Amino acid sequence: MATTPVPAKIAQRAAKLRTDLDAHNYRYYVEDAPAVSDAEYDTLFRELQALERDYPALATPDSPTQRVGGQAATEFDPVTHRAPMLSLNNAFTNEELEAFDRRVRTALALEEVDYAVEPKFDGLAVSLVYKQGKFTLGATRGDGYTGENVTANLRTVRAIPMRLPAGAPPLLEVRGEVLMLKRDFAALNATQEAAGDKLFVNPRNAAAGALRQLDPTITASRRLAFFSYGVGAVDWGKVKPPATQEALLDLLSALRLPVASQRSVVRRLEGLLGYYRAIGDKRDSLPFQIDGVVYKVNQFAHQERLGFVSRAPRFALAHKFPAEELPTQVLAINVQVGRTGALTPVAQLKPVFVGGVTVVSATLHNEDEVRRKDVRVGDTVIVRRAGDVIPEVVRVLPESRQKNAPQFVLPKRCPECGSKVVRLPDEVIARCSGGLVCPAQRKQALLHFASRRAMDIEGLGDKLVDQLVDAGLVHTPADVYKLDAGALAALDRMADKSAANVVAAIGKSRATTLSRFIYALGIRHVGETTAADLAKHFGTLDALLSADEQALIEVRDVGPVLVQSILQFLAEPHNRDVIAQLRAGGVHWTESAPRQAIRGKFSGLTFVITGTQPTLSRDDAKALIEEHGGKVAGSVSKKTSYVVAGADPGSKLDKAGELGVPVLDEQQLMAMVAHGRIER
DNA sequence: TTACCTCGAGCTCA
DNA sequence: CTCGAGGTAA
Repeated sequence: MATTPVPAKIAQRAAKLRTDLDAHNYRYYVEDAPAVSDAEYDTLFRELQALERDYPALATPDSPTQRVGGQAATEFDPVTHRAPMLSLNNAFTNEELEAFDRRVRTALALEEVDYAVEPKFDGLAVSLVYKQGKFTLGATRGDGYTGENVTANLRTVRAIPMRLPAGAPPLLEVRGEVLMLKRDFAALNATQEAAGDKLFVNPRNAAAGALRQLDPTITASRRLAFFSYGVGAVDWGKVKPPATQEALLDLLSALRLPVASQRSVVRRLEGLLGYYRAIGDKRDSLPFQIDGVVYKVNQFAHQERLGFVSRAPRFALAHKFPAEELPTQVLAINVQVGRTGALTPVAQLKPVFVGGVTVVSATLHNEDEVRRKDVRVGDTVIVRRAGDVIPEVVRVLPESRQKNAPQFVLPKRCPECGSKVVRLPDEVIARCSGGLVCPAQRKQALLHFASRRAMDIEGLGDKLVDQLVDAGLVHTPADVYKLDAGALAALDRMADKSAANVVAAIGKSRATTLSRFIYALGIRHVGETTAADLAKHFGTLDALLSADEQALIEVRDVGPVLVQSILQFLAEPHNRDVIAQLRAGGVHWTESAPRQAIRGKFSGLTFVITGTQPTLSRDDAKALIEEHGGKVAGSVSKKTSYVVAGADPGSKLDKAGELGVPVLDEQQLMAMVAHGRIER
């Protein structure tokens, strides 16, 4: 198809409009100083749209008009991050901050360290991939390794450039935060209210909601902002890699990527504290919500030397503002019964809006905790939503205490089934002794059985489980496989179609794996990992069912507590009966040969590693020992066969001396691997 | 723990 | 239109 030639004047005008629109976006989102009103912006935008409509050749993909393209997706594809998106360690107190600075200085052997500092945005972490300067992929953080592809939605974020200026690195993965400016949030809620739609609770949730839209046009209308704070995988190409965090941010900024203008570089602990205070004072006047500040050791060379601890860098710290605390009233203290029968007191609270959400309940953990805080019904308490998201009762306001409000006592009988409540000596948790007689425990056990990581019965959620148990249709997991569509269809909100779906899901779940099955049984202390270990070790269910203490302890990572728990479960005839019924009900899996018991040189031996070995790292040494059938324990006891000591050994070496446990160095350990046991 | 979005399906009323 | 279930995020 022939395209209409574009007159030079028109092309110039389009180019001008494009630069202007981009500049306005930049002023609005990055410099927080809009130069034109929304209406003026719209006029320019529509003019450009009109030009592009008349001359389609002008409509290049990086034009601001092309941000909303394509149609609604049906789901988000998974994206594996080129470099994992790690989380940061948190600090709430000055002491924790001091400890951070001290650790950094010690590790670097420096008197004072420069830190790049910036606000900690309260939004959603995303990764943007630019290839040859073009925005090609945007993803959510997900679990840090795999996120969701939200490219179409991120294209609508005007603060995110579609194209970087010339001279950008050939591959640049930008890390940053998507958020909603306070003023855009207020405007959004105003329109929502005018339209009679639901209001959003806070900017963060509004941003999260916008990003999860399948239809990018909705995302576009929600006006998201973006700030970058780092990079992931990068191919610098001809660009000279920056040597500091500060230089990196300068570079990003030069590439027209938004960077917080409040960033700075400070020196020593005093500098960190000063910045924390300064930002804290400015907090309310900032255009976006923040929940603290972030400190990063400025020099990349230093960062590399500091390295990582498990999933977080040792060179960075998020210093959070104190959690918001508000008073509210305790309406009641309920007692919940968990899957294992654990009784948990839960405070029902008069709803309070704290830390961005409405809190109506907070766990009080256990009886001792309630006593320690002395929470009573009717009290006014201080509630806080801590950094870990879970609401907590901080303390009681003593003056609020009603006269003769009784102290909380855990009921002697289970509130669900009336069975006796027992609390073993040395344990904080009280439990209902009713076992599976207790409907609450039955429901929880069933829910666990059906859950995604266990038997994965789709559609069997808590409401349905409630109904099934209350109606007496299901007593044990085995009964699930005796259900038919007819029985189900008699329940609320369960017409023919739903019933058929649930029956189909139940049928599908019959084909499973041994490891899922073991996990689904809900044996105490047997989680997913242990279930997998057991399945692998024994290979068949019968082998597990007939295992004795001796056989169980040989399983990797299975200790005495686990052994007792498993034996207790298996000793219960009822449990064996349910297992038999499940198999009779058609639950099946492929069994495998039991794992060859490792008949290595070290089988039956327990090692404890202490200090730094000359060549092997702790993990290497552990792997080496396990490879040969040995076990590695954390502390020395009289059951320890050998202690492997390196440089700077800890107290474990002294303990070995006391107990007369033989001590090896790395060389002797290697010799044992090569030649067998050392004769002593 | 709370909030958000999406989907399928049931419920309700015209 | 409303509900339950499932998923994600902090």
